[in-house]
Amino acid sequence: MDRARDERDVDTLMGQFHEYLSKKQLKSTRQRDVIARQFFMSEGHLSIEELLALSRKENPRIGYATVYRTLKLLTECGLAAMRRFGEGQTMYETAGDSAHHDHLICVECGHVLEFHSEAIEREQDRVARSFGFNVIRHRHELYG
Amino acid sequence: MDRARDERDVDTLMGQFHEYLSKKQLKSTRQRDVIARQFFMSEGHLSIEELLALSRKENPRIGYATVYRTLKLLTECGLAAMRRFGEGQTMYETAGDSAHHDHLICVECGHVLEFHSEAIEREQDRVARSFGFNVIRHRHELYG
DNA sequence: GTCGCTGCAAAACGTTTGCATTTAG
DNA sequence: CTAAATGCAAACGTTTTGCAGCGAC
Repeated sequence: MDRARDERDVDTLMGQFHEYLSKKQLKSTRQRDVIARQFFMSEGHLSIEELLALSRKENPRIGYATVYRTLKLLTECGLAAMRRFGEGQTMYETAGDSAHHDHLICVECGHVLEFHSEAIEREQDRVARSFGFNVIRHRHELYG
Repeated sequence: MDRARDERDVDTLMGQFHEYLSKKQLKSTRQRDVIARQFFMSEGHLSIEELLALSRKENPRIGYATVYRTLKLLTECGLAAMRRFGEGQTMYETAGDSAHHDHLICVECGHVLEFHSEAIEREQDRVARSFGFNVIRHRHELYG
């Protein structure tokens, strides 16, 4: 778990991010690139604090605000997804990941396992459609 | 949606709350009763702020802290469940409810619909067991 | 050169806590 | 009477914002 992501995937994601920025006439900056790249490189769940620490290894002058602002951009363009497990801070993960797994959370040790079930996925789409809903994102967490 | 709950149900829930309090050698107070009763009477999702407002209609001197502390008690004894949808404040709902429905959340207007699917429920139990997990609580939210 | 971005520090927000006072048991 | 609960205000941790200077386009 948390193995480094393939270099090619990171480049693809960076490309999507830049595409979004130019579409919205926003700027590509050194800081945004560092933060986004660090974010894409790490799999699993990342807190703002962790992402700031990683980013500061490459550029120590990066501040909290920029990480928050960049993560907000990534969320807007669908490349990041916010997760708030039980307590504590907000965690983020790449949205591509979240399409492919759900979470099993141990209420005793707080450990988070990932799982995936096609059957659940199909059923949830069916239900959503019956409400005239088009699912773009979901969260499914089991505590036990 | 959000129809008032049956008077009998509220009394049952109040009974369970009092049972928990005496088991833990905690005290039943006017404030706790007002807050718990208001909470049980309202179906759907309630924020701390909303619950405080409701409670203050009966006793204007009730403070934030007491609502937080009471809701924590209700959560501990399994009568309330915390929910953190996308943004904003934490919402609470009666735990009995949360066993029986999941949520469909509109990303545009923020409206929350409830749904229920036996098929998903069965499948999620099956998956959890395959990991040696015993599901005591879950959340399943579709955004679209 | 323009307008958006950064970094900082201050503000805002929801939540928790310390403490003197009140109240249930 | 005792220990727990209350209400207030202050403290807390996280997130957002205002603004002067900087940097991408």
